[in-house]
Amino acid sequence: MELRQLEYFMTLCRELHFTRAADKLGITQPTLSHQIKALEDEIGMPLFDRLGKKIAITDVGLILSEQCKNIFGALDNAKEQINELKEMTSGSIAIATLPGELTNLVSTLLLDFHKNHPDVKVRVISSDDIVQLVMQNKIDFAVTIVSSEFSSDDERIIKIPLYADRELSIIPIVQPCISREVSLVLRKDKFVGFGTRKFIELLTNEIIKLRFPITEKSKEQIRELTTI
Amino acid sequence: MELRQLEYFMTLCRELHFTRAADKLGITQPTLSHQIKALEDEIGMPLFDRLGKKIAITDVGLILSEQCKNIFGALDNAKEQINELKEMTSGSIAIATLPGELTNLVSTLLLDFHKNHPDVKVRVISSDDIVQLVMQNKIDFAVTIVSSEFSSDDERIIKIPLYADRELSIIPIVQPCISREVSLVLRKDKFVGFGTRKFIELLTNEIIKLRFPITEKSKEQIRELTTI
DNA sequence: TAAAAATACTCCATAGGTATTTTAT
DNA sequence: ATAAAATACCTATGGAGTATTTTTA
Repeated sequence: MELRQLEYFMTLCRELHFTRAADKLGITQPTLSHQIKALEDEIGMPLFDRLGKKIAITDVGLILSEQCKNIFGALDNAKEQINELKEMTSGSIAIATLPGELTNLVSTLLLDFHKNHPDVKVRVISSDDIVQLVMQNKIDFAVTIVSSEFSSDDERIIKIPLYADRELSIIPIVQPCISREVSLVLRKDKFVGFGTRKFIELLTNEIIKLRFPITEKSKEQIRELTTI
Repeated sequence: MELRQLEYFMTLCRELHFTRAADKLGITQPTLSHQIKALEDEIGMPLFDRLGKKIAITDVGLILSEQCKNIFGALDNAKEQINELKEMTSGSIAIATLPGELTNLVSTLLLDFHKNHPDVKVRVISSDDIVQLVMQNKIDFAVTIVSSEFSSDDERIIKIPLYADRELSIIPIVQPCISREVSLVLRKDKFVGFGTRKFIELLTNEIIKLRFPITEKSKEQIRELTTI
C-alpha cells in the first residue's frame, strides 16, 4: 500500500467514475484501474461495487476513506508545521528586554535558539523604553514587566502574559497580590510572518519551564508557613 | 513521498543508526540512505543531523515523526475495522425475536444486511422461549423485551439494553415508570467470533435510530404537557 | 451502439542491490 | 584502524502508457 494509491483511491471516491478520476489525477484510465485493483488485492476485498457503468463505494471502501482523511490530514499538518520551521531558518529577529534578570533569561534561551537556527540573526536590545520601541517597529517583540492592567492606546500592540507575580496571591494574608506580570509585548501586524509566531511559542514554553521551579518553591514555602 | 519511505523513516527514528535500521527493515544500508535522502530532498530540509558516527533527529524530523504516528495509527485502525468486516462476509447467524413488532423491526434491518452481506446465511426465529434458546446455544443472539431487573442465573448470558420504556419516567406523574426494556440477549462465549460483535453494533445503532423519532415525539408531548 | 471499465502488452523510472569511497572515532 | 554513512553504478520490479476487448445501458 502506498500513498499514491490512497490518493488515487480518494479521488475515485469523490468522482465515482474511473475515466473522470483518472483525468483529474493526470493519469490514464487503465493505470487507475490497475492501481485500484492492486489496492483491492492487497486488502483482500473490493473497495467499489461495479454496477455496470455506475460504481459505488463498499463498506470496506468507506472505512478506508475515513482513515485516509486522517492520513492526509496528518500529512497536511506536517507540511504546515515544517513550513513554519523553514521560515525560521533565515531572516532576522530583534528583541528587547528590561535590563536585569530578564535580559539574562532571554539571553540563555537565545544561545539555544542560535544553536538550532544558526542562520537567523538575533539582536537583543536592553532598554527601559520598550513599548515605544515596539510601537516604532524598531523591534519584533519584547519581554518586559508591565502592570496587569496594561493595555496600550495603540490598537496594534498585543500583550501576552507569561507569568504573574500575583501567582502568590493564593495566600493573600502571607503575600499581598502584586498586580504586575511578565509579558510578551508585540505588534499585531508583526505577529504573522517569518516564523515569529513559532519563535514566540518556543520562547514562552522555555520561560514557563524556567520559572516553574521558582513558582513551585514559593508554593512549598507557603505551604510550610500555613501548616504550622 | 511514499508510505514505504515513512516506514523507513520511523524505523530510523527508533534506531538512530542507519545500518541497524536497514537490517531491521530487511534492506541494505545504502538503500536506506538513498530513501531517507529522497525524503529530505522532497521536504527540503534534513530530517537527521549527521554528527559523525552518531545521528540525531532534527526539529523537522520530530514534526514528521509525530504526524507519522497518526498516519500509521490510522492505517492500523483501517486494517482492524476491515478485518472485522471480513469476518462478517461468511458463516451464518441465527437470531430470535419475540413475535410482534420486534420481529418486523429486525426483519427490516436484516433485509439491508442481506443486501450488503449476501454470503451470510441469516435465520430468524420468532419464539416465546427466547432465553432458553440462547442458553441452549441454538441461536446466536436474541432481541427481546425483558424486565429491567432481568439477569439470568447462567453466567454466560449477557444482556445489552437497547432502549427502555421507562425513558418516559422523567415525568412520573404523567407516565409511571415501566421497568421493562428492549434488550439484546446473547451468550458471552458467542460475543466474539465471525463478526457477531460488529453485527450487534450495527443492529443496536439501527434500532436506536428507528426508535429515536418515537422517543423524540414522546419528549415533545411531555414538554407540551408541562409548559401549560 | 456508444461509453466506460477491464485486459494485454510494452516501456522506463526508480527501489533495491553490490562494490567502493569517505569520514570520524 | 575500524565502523558507519555516503557515493557510484547496476539490476529488475512495478507504475504508467497505448492498444484492444468486454460489458451494459
